[in-house]
Amino acid sequence: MAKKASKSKNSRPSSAPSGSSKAVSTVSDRRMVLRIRSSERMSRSRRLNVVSVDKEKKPKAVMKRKGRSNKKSAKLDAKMPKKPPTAFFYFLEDFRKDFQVQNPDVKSMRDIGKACGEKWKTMTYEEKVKYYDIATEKRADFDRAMAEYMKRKESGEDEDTETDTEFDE
DNA sequence: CCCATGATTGTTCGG
DNA sequence: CCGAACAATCATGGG
Repeated sequence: MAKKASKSKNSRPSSAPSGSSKAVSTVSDRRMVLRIRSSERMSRSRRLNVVSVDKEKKPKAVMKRKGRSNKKSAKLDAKMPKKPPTAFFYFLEDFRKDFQVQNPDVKSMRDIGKACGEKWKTMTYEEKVKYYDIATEKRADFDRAMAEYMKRKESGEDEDTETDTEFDE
């Protein structure tokens, strides 16, 4: 007992590589704290659902995410790094394997997701931290990739000019 | 045959 | 501060 409470100090899987006392970025630092905090509130708010709209006004059944097949911007941002998976998704990867082994009858991910979510809640912070850490690193990489992408875009981005090269492949 | 949807939580940015 | 939206995955269904 009495372990998670004091763990607060440790709660920084995502940031602070250790050392580096220099101020990297005031903005980033601020976001970092907010980041973790927001997650807590998020879970609460999401579950509570909005107070308004008691009637059936569910914004579902309408092209929810458009990212997948929306080529409109997809092509232009084809190289644009997408959002890196969250810690939960990484956990899913591991969990999926185990889940499929134990439940080979399961077919869809929907079932896994539910099982995963349930287990995820039962997991302790320390265990989750491991995934948080991964996700965080990915985000760092994502951030870097994004910067590069921007640079590349500014640099060249002239694909339509050339044509014979990418023709046959 | 192909596209969209469904479910899970986390992260992220904008107003 | 709150909210809305998007991240992977894959089976299944609708047109």
